[in-house]
Amino acid sequence: MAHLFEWDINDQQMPHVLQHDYFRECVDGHVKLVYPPDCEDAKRHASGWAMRNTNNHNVAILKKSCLGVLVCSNSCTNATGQKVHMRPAICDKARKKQQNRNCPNPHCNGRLVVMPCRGHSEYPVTHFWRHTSQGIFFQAKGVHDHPRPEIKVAPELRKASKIGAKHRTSGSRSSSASAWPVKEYGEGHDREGWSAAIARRKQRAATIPQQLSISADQPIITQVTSYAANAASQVFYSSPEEDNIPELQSSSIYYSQFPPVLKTTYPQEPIGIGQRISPDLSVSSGCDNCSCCTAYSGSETSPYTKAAMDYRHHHNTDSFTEFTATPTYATGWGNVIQSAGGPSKIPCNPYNNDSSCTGGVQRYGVIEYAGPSSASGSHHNAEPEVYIRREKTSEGGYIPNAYSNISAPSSSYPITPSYPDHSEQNYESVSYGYDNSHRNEGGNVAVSHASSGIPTSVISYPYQQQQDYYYT
DNA sequence: CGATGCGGGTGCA
DNA sequence: TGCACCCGCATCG
Repeated sequence: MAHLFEWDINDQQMPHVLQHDYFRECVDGHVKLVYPPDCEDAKRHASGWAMRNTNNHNVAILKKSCLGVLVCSNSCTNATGQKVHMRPAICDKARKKQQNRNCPNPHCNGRLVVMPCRGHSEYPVTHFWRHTSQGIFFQAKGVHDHPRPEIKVAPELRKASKIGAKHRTSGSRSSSASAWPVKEYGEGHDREGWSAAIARRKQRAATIPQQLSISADQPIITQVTSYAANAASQVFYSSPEEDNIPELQSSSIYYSQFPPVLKTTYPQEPIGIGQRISPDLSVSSGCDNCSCCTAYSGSETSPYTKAAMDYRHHHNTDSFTEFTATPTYATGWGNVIQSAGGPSKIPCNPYNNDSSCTGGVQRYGVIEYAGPSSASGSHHNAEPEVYIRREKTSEGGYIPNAYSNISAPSSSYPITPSYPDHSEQNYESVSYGYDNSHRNEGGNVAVSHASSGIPTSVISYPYQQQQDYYYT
C-alpha cells in the first residue's frame, strides 16, 4: 500500500489523488496536503502564518518562507497575561515601517520588533505550493518556533482599526485602553509558552533587531487583509483565540457565534464554512438531518447553537470529519488501518454519542484511520481511540504546534457549556512550554512532541501520466 | 499602499 | 546544484 507521504513537492510526477484534504490555514510542522483544484484558499496560497514569496527559480513550485511575528521589545504583558503577536507585513517596506511603531499596549513604551522564524534548521519555515490537475499540493517544512501571528481580518475591520488607531495618535501613548485593539492580544499564545520561546532565543544569543528609533507616535494598525471574499469561503475560528474580539463578534462576516470545537482531534484552527471537505469523493449524500443528531443542537450537552447546527447540516461540513481521517504518518498514534470500501458514517453532530443513530454523512472510498480496528468498522467510527489534543495553557491559550496524544474520553467530551467563557476549558494538566526541541532537526519529517502534519489525502499509486499545469 | 508573484542576481556550501 | 535572500518590476484590490 502506498503511504500518504510518498510524494514530495519536487517529484517529477505528482501522484494520483483520490481524496483531498480540507483546507488548513495554520499548518505547522512537516506537512503535506493536497487540496482540491478549486479550493479558493489554496489557490490563494493562504496561510495563517506570515509567509512571503521566496524565489526558488522554479516556476512550477511556489515557495514561501515565514517572516515570523511582530512582538513587543519589552515583551510586555497585558492584564490577562497576553502578549503582542502581530502579523508582520509581507511587503518589506511595510514591515520596516511596522518595526518603527510603538507597542500597541498603551501602558508599554516598547517597540514592535520582528521575531524571525527559525523553525527549519535555523532557517524560516518554508511552504511549497504546486498546482496540478490533481489538485493543489502543499508541503510545509519546519516547525514554527515563534507564536502564531494574529489572524487576518476583513477589510471592514481594517478600516475600523485605522480609525481607532488614529484616535490614539492624537494624544499621548497612555490614551484610553479601549483604543488598544483587543485583537492584538488574542489568546493565541500563552504566557508560559511565550516566555519560554523568548527565553530560549535569548539563551541562544539570538538578537532580535531592536529598531527603536521612531519619528512620531505612529498609529498602530493591525495588519489586516481581505480574507473572506464570499460566503462560500468565509471562515470562522473554532479556537477561543478570537472569541474575545469584539470587532469580530459584531461583524457579520465572521461566524463568531460558532462556539469553539472543544473536542477535536487536533486543530483549534480556522475551518472554512461552506468548504466541502471532500468535494469530489466519498460523500454520497448530504447529511440527512437525522433527529438524533439535531437533538443535540443547542442542548446543554452541545456547545453548538441550533443555528450553527443547522448551518452545518446544511453545508455538510465541519471539522469533525477530521475524526474519521485521523492521520497516520510518522506519528505513532496508533495502528494504521485501512478501511477500503465503506461506507463509514460521520455523525452530523460530533457531540452525538447516540450509538444507535443511523444518521450522518455517508462516505465511501478508501479512508485511513489511526486507531484500533474497531474504530473503522463501527457505527460512528468518527472516534478513533487515539486523539490528538492541542495543548492548552492554564490561561486559555493554545501553544502552536503543541499536540499530544491522549486517550479518547470514554463517554463524554470535555465540553464546557459556558461559552463564550473559556476559562474553565482547561484539559488535565500537561507539561506546557514551547517545544523547541525540534530546532536542530533536519529538513526531513521529524516528529517529536509536536506534529500537526495530518493529511487526510488518500493517494493511489502507481503514478498516472498526467500533465501538470502551472501558473500562467 | 500593501499583498502577491516573477525572476535576475549574489553568496555560500 | 541547491538554498537563502536581496531587489526591482508588475499586477491587483
